[in-house]
Amino acid sequence: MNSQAVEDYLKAIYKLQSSQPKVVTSALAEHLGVNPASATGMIKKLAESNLVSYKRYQGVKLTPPGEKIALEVIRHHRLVELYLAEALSVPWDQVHDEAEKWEHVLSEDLEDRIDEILGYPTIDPHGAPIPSRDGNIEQRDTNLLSELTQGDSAVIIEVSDDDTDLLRYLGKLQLYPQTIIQIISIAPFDQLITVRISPNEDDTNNFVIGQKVAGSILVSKLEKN
Amino acid sequence: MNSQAVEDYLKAIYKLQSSQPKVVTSALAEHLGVNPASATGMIKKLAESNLVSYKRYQGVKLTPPGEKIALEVIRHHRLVELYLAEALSVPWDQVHDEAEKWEHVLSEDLEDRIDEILGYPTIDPHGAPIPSRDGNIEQRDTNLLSELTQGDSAVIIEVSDDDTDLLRYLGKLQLYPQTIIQIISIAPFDQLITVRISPNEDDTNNFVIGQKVAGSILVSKLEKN
DNA sequence: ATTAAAATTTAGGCGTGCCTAAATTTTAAT
DNA sequence: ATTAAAATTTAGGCACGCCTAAATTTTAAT
Repeated sequence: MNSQAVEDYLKAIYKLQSSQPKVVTSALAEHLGVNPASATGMIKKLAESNLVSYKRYQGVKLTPPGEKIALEVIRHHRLVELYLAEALSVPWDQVHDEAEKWEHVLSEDLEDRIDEILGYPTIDPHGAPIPSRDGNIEQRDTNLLSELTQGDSAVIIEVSDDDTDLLRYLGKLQLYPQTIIQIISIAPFDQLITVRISPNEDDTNNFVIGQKVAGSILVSKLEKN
Repeated sequence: MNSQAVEDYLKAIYKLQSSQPKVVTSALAEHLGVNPASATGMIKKLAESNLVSYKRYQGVKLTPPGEKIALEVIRHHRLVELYLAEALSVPWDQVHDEAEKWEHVLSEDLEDRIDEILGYPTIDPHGAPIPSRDGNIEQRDTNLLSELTQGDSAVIIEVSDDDTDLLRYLGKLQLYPQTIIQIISIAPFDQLITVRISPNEDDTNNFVIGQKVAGSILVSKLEKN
């Protein structure tokens, strides 16, 4: 059976794969908060079960069955996140940590029930797409907010979900998914980005964010007009 | 930290204590579906942590700290059962098994939230009392339905929650908590009990239950009038 | 009181998933 | 091409919670 550890590893590999070409042991270990040697051990086990392909020293990659399980876990996680936020009013900076525990105990029956109650949602509270039951996940054309240039307008698509402090900060700035922003200016050297939430003509509501924050926000550029 | 196994053992000991003076190893092992030798091992561990008192070959008893944890787990379990039934429409014969998993991942915050949403309930879907947050549990004066005699009227207080088939059967017979019943007759030898749901004058709706079923139903006798 | 049966505990082992320390392989700098 | 540093794997161990088989203690029957 898929233990919680196996599910956590597969989910982590999936996430790392989507932002890096190669998933190396150390990155995986760091993401999971375990020792690299422990990750090696689990990787071998996953490879034996044919959930990942693996060559010593060469990093790891999900096989189709491994990816299927990863997507199921991610579906559970994101549905639970949304349910916690909507039905139980859990603040958006806390849903991730709660969901991390609940995702492993959600039966298929209950998943269906929650899916139905939520009206078959497609994105979670942080804007991340919820995989369908058969393992499809929407691919989107996005940029990091940090990649935009002066004058660009964009809509926020997704913010990273696993840093409570960051999420509280974004909440204070009103930087939620679907929010439309405009890049007023980018300062040299430190690349500090002055942002305005649109529609808004008022200079006094501009604010400045750094590269750390801007790099945690996925946006979709809007045509200039 | 309290592992899931520790919580399950404490809960089981609590339940067995409430119906038996002494909790012996074999009963505990059977209740948990583990080998008696495994139970002995865990009992020793619990005794070391001062959660149970224990003398070799003499059975086990919860200490006050052990009972406190047991009641917390039971509170989680019963709140989750009720939440699943009310908010997610899980059939009453299935809530127990689901709650068995969820009870171990419920944070205090979420527990409070659920408690509030449910309106600070005091009984779960099977009629079992929900312990208060500080560990108080209502004591009630009940009999087994199997202890009643011909002509008695009684209200159903609680039914056992862990047998899916039994619960489905009780549901079909409409034998829910709060239901008022009357003992029409008790047949000799097999002690088959003919029951009528009150108020009801119609003989054709009487039905017969056996000792197994009658012994799984707690009732409170009503004054004759 | 003896003794056979039943209950319980001890002894030894297994799988999971983590750790540290040491060995190996890859990498990147010169 | 050599070599030092970094990444990775191997080796050995630990805690948890389960198991079976054997030994011990309690029980209940005679």
